[in-house]
Amino acid sequence: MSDAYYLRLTDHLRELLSGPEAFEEGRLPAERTLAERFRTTRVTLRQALAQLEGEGLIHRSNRRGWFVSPARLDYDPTRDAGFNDYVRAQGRRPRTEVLHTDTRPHRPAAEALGLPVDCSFHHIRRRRFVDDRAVLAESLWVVPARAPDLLQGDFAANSLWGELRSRWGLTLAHRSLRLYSEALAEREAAELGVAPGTAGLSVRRAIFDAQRRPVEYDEEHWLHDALCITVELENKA
Amino acid sequence: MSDAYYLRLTDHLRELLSGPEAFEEGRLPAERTLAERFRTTRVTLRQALAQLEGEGLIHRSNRRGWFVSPARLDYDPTRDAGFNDYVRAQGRRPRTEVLHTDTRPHRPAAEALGLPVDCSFHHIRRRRFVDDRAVLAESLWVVPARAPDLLQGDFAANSLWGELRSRWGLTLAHRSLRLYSEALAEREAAELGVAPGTAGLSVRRAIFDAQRRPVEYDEEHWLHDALCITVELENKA
DNA sequence: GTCAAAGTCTGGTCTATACCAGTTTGGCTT
DNA sequence: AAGCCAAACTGGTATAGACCAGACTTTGAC
Repeated sequence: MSDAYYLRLTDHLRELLSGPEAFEEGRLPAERTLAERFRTTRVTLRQALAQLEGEGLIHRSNRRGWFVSPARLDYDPTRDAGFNDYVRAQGRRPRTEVLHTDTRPHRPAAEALGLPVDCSFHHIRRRRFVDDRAVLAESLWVVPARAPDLLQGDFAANSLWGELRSRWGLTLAHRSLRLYSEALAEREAAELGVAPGTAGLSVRRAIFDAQRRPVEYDEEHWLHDALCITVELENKA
Repeated sequence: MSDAYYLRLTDHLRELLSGPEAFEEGRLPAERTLAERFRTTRVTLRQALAQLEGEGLIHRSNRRGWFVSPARLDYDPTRDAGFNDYVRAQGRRPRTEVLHTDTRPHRPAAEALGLPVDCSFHHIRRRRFVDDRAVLAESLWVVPARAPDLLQGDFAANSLWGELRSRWGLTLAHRSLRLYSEALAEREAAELGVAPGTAGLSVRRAIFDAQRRPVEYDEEHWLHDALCITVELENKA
């Protein structure tokens, strides 16, 4: 326990959250109610809430309220398991919405895959849910030569990587990952129903096949408290 | 550009930061000065600063001021390269301080390595700097049977993994990583000279040798804006 | 019964001000 | 010249209040 009032408030709320009752329905009372109950101002109370948000214990839905965060999803970005599979494997309910598809050049994808900046990609933009909470906004750019009529498929139900393997016989051999914390931009924030600037985690992947030909580039934007990256490795130098 | 004033302020400051002049010496003017210059209050100004902090563009040193953040350090936690090596390879200046060593049981280490909870480890606590900014607080727990007189070495200058290999002939074969965003606890915050609750990234590693015997468990706490995780992978299922 | 409008709830943004607590500085003492 | 101490400076915490904007609920007209 610390000296600053908002830190003691944070500790207090943390206890309530971990207690048996927690808050009904996983929803916290309104800020004004909590501020009054703890005899402080909304400003100070919000400092405590922001603290807990940073710890990943609670989150907010834009102008709707504060909610208790569920356990983080374990996610291994080095594996090809489909989102639906590993979410279900953890006893959670996955859902995917395709927001947009087109075929256009995209500079970051081209650069990451070592292609000329003006070459086109099949682009899929989608939003993914765990237990009805939107936790991930992502874009995929696939090299058309590798998967010509990709955009006719059903990207929501099927694993994209499963499709690439079964329909075009692609083996995903080499991949390059970049991963860092970010503040969600307006677009991603809107898609995930959170305030712009909310803390997020960005995962970018460039994938090549067994002949080292570029296959795909993708960019994921996760809510920071929604996941725990796990990786299992054998025998690497 | 957005509607809220603090967001326009954020955009404005972001431009200044990316501009040719930036701020002299990488230090921002005092909050009171900036608030006056932009004709607003410290509260609103701090909202804008917090936004930029979340983006990793600026950071603060506890009660000293705001500073322009340097480029993120590329870091591959799946490789055994020593901190000193890869920091220097990126043209930066590494430094390490050993804060504490002892030999004690540690439950999380025992659990991660699959050992009885009461078994002891050689424990090293240290703090690491990039260009004189403390960016990482870490603890290592090494199984004594693997490296009996470990604590006599010089952990600051040498790579721990190099030591394990050269002095005890260990091959680090299997490793298990967990990685997630966190709010820095009081201890880590104090060691890194930031306010408690500052956004961080936690990396935990359990490492086993070729015979699958447990070797080491470690826990790293990074400032969130100090690093970019990069991983290169070949041929994984 | 449907649906749209009005009202009420929520968090989001903002002003103005005050005092606290470490850090740094600079001048004074020795 | 070295060391110490006080003042000045920094961000950190807190109060009290106001209004805005989107989400939700209720009501009432059709």
